[in-house]
Amino acid sequence: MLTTVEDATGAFIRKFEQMVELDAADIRAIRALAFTAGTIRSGQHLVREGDVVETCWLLLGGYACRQKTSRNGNRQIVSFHMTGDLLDLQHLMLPVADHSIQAITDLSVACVSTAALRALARERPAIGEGFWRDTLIDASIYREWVLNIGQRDAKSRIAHMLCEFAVRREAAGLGAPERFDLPMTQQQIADATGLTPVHVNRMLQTLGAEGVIERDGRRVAIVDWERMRRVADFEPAYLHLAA
Amino acid sequence: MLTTVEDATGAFIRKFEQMVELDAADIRAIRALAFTAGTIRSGQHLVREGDVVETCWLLLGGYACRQKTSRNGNRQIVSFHMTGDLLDLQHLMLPVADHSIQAITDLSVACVSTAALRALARERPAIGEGFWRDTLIDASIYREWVLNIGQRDAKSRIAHMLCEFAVRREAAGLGAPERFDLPMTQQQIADATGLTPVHVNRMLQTLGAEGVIERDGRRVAIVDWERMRRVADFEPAYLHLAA
DNA sequence: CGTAGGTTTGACTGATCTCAAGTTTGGTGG
DNA sequence: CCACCAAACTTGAGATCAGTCAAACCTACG
Repeated sequence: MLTTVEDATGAFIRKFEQMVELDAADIRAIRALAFTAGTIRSGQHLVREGDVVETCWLLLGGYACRQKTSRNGNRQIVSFHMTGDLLDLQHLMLPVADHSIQAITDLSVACVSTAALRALARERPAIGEGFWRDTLIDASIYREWVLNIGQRDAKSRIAHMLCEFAVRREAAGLGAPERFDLPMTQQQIADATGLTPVHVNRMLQTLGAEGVIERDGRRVAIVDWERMRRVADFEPAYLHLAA
Repeated sequence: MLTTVEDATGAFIRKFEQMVELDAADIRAIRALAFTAGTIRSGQHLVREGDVVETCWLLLGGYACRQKTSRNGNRQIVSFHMTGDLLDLQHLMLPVADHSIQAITDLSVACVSTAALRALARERPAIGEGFWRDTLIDASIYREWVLNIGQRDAKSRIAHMLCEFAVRREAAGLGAPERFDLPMTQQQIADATGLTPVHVNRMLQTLGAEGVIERDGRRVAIVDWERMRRVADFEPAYLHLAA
């Protein structure tokens, strides 16, 4: 896993070069950022609902999720995050967190003050636009999740979540989408799809029995991508991956 | 209903003054925008999924919704919009629409090119930050909807939607939150909450029978706001209304 | 090995959906 | 002003997908 400040700077630059045109001055400004590298244990919270957030986490390795809790204690995971994701850009403009961020595996992270990023966004408009664009893609993904949870049945919902995970994983440079290790438990899949873990388990078995996926522990192989896409009703346009 | 370009400019300035500090130059730049005023009939689409969007709609009167459609034709409404809302800010950075926008009542609107707003955001950083902040609040609302649809039962879901509508309506200066006319049909409430219209109808009756709301046609009165808030599990922090 | 967390299974329950038939409402043209 | 029509709302009965509860089985790790 990456753990140094140089790694953080490099990851940051790579991410935003895919999204907007950076000139030499932009890159110099990013290199000047004061990152602090560190690690976080699985299960720990990076942000808690209600916190006033003054630092921004860059994920260098591992998986995290955003979640909200209803009064009666039910947890809803609203997104998963992976290597390269900037977790707190919205807190540059909305300092009070309306959700928590939790590590679902051990994490390698870098940390930088929101004030520094806010200043960077003002001074280097290309970077500011990159930040905005990044949060707009998050919003597009939330819209798709609303559709997924609101309209699709349990099997499609889970299949859709797996497709999204596979495609984003690939886009983040973490390997081919046909075969991968799931970092999340079935309980977490349930919390992300609005189902119970028992039902997630049964639906995963169904997807296996139908020959769409193969499973071995947490390892998942999408055997028939075209059929998987149909079962999931998955159209990746909402991820806005093509710049 | 407001219908002139001056109205549009005024509405725009009022909205962003609540959100960020605008100086005289900012306000001059907004006044220089080339708005076109117009009206839209209920049911018409302002944007369709897949469109390349080059104009931005400002809602001066009436109600609209954002929606996405699953392969089998099910519609999910992902947000409602009302007077003062800027409907297409995300298209400044993501030109291809990943969702549709439809009028749910007759609308009075103003229209301005996304290129002009993009230039404005670059030249006047305070306005750019206002745009960003606005879209971040949208994203926060989507997160709450994911929680609402994923974790709450039918009665709470509908109650939550009504609370949000009431509070946003008040914040938009459209009147007190205790009594209002719903612009949407029960079918549209169903599409927004991931329920069937039949079940929405029954739950509205239940809320009425329990004495939490009173209904007369589309007119709704929240009789007991405290109890309503509890039933809905409604915590307005996610609306980020306090600047 | 022992233990805790994660996964799997079975039997039963229930919230929400489906289908189908009224009933009411609001707008329109005569 | 009334009659008509379409859309919206309401009601009932029966079906089903997903939830609940409880137990057993893995498996990774100390």
